[in-house]
Amino acid sequence: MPEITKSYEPREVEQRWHAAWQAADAFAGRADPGREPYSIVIPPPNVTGMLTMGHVLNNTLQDILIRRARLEGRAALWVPGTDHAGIATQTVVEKELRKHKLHRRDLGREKFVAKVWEWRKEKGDIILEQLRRLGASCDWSRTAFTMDPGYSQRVLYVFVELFRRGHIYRGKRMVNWCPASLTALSDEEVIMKPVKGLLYRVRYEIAGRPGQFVEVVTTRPETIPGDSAIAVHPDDPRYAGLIGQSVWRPLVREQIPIIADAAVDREFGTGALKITPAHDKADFEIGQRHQLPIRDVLNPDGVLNELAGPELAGLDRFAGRKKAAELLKAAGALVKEEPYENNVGYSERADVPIEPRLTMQWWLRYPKVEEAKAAVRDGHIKFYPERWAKVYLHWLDNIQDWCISRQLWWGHRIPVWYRKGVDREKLTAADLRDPEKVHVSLEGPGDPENWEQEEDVLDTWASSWLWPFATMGWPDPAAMDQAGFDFFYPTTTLVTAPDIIFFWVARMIMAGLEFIRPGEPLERRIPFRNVYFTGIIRDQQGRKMSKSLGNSPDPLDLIGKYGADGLRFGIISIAPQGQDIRFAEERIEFGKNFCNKLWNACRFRQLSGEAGDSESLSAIIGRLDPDRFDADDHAILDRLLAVTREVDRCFYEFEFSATVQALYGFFWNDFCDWYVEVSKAKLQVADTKANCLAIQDLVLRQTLLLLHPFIPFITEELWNQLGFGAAGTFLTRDARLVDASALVETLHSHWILLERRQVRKVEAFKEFVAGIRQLKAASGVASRRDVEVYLPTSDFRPTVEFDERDLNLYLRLAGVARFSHGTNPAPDKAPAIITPLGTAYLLLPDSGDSSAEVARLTKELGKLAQYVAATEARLANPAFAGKAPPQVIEGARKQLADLKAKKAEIERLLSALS
RNA sequence: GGACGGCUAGCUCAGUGGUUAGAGCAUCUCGUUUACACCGAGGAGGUCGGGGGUUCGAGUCCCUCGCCGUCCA
Repeated sequence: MPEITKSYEPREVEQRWHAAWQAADAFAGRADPGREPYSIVIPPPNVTGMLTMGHVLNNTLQDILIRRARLEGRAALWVPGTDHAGIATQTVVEKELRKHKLHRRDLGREKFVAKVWEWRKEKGDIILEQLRRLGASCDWSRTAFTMDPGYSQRVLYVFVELFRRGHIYRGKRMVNWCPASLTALSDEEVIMKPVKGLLYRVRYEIAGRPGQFVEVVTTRPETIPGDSAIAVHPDDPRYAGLIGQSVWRPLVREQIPIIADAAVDREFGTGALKITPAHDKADFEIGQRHQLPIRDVLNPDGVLNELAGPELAGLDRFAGRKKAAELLKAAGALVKEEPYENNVGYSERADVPIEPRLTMQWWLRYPKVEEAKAAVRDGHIKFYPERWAKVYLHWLDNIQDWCISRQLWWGHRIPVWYRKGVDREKLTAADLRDPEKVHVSLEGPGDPENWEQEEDVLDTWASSWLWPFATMGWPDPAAMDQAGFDFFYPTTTLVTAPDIIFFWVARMIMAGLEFIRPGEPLERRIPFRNVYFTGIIRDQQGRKMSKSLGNSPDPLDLIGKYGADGLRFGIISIAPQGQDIRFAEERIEFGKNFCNKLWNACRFRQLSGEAGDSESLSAIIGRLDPDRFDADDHAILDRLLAVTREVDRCFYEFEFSATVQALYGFFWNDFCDWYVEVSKAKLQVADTKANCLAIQDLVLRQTLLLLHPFIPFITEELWNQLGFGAAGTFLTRDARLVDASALVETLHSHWILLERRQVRKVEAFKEFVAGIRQLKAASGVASRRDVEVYLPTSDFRPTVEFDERDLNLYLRLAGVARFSHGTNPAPDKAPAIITPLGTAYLLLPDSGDSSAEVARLTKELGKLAQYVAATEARLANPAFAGKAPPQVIEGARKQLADLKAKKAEIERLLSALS
């Protein structure tokens, strides 16, 4: 076996194991009726995406779950893939075309889509490659893509089915229009942002009453040519006499009516509202109620058209706003303008203000809304943290129909054909169902020459909402069988960020309930049982990490610097359940340092002696010698069991950062700082060496098993270096985790029974060692300098019985060269400390000046006096004695006795010094 | 405006009604004895956002206010 190197070098180890795992097909998810299934589908990243810190967190968590499931012997499946990201991908390719002074229209639809496919083949897998570097143990043979032919068929099938079931309709309605991407967006794709602008106060002259005006306020004077009315509240006394009159619209001068509508907010502005039905959702609704004409003054790209009048036509909407204000001013209609901040909807992708716009779109009435609520409300699907359930339910309570059509070329083209010659603008709801006029099917019409296909494509989310089952062959029985659908569905856990709870999580639940296993109980139809919502990774200033801010470190740089395991361990350590994470690179360094510590502890084991038979747990336990067990052996195994149980609990409760903390504390403090240090003496003695090495092997083996899901590469390497697996096997694929009760049982069967008494004894020894170290530091003695310590029998009653022979193990840890124990009194003025073994004195050649010692003891005495007083007061309170549980009272009594004894001892030491 | 989350050491964060509130990083002191300086030992550092309440006992439960953030309108 090669010797383990002095420090951990992740790069080579990661590459080697990554290749070995791939070659061994170690991540394959296979249905196996003899095992419990555990399945996860990846939240598909965009094909345009590059790995972000958010991906690192999210996918590390999934990998942790799936690797743990494998170690627990479950049939684990993690399905990877990407989505086609309609707008984002189309935009990327359009940008490339623009470099050659081309527009997609120059190519035509077919050639443009071919170009996108080219781009996708070249760049679309980068992010999956990056996930592999992170160690993601997906079943890569199942990699899915929402535009794959098979997946596309499923998306279109769902459209046809939902149309057939009456959930889909076509209609001219107000949509969120993106003037940059020239497509409709769903409500969820619009982000409200506060924008600083101006509030214009404009007066409209009342028709037939020259010199009299109605004033309105608006942020968008360029839409005035689109005004169809002025609306006031029917109960507003200010305008009571004006309802039914007309005013002159100041731009594109025309008379428009003053109408009354209860939707008007009397408090806002002047209480009179200009109504522009073509350019505002609320105005549109008011316009519908009053049969107002719709004057659309904007072109799709946000440029004002001829209806806006000759001065404004041809101007962009923002330039038009300035110009409109100037025109109003010149006409004397602008009363004033003042700075104003209001919320404006922005296109999530293009980051430009959206325009409410009346267009023909395809809409989906969501299916299974009530059942989707019940699934979460009744706990069939559990959210972690639970509070997201409220957000989810609130959205479902106020759900709006989903605009599923997009005016793009990259995506699933809607499988609807219109008979040639039919006026699409005039199709009624009944026409849509008339097979003579409209054809809806997967295959298309039999006589395509007589039909024209709908140009729009589906929203990308209308393909990814099918992800948990469309990636597993549904609805094709043969493909489902091959994918193991029956075995793996519903998936076990979904890990995702809360910002797509509506976009994706809620929609997947409704899709699953609508399409999967109709007629069966809800818990068989839901797409997943648990949803774990991660936090959002922020920068040092608390801002969301984003490409535009450039405040996100490149995870691949971090992997280069700290290793994939270091990055994983570090990021998980700062990611408590459901809390946002403030990224700090030092935490990644923390992860790397832990890996190095683990590496070196294993190196120490390897250098300490020949490897015994370690290929199985029972082989190692068989090497333990119960007759050679000392207190430290009991204590470290006790702690090993405790941390095994704690990790168990953490997985059950999805508390991953707590897991990392528990494992860190156990390994670094209990094992390395204490057990390995006491081992150094035991390993010198032939009598105790073999048992000590076996204990180390047992601890290391179990620790590697517990750590593997978090830091897969280094644990696999060390597992093999230390011979914990049979030749040709992998920790990743073949090892099985041993839980605490099985561990206890195996120990029992080898006559090993852990004793609490021994554990307490080690606690006392730890305190003793810490006390001596502290005493040395306080006395100005170098920490490594060997000193002499004297422990008189008579002085202070020890709380622990000890064997002087035991003590020799620990003196090395405290830097004590000579130790004596006897009935003689201690020399005057020797610095002393109270330990559970008794009062220990430091024998120094010169102990002339004792002022520092007096100060230290006095400070200690002051603290003790405070605690004594506090505890006495507590015990003296009759309410405490009457109501507190007996064990708490007993504890306080014992504590008081200990404190008092200690206080008396310090007083004695102080009086000896003076 | 509504809902939710956060406010604990200089920084990033743990903390499950019960002794004297913890960790990592940073800082100061000491240290290279054959795992590890990516390390070891020790120290300093806290009115747990403010106020009120419940309780024998509150960082923890309740009310209220403040600030920061997110989502919804």
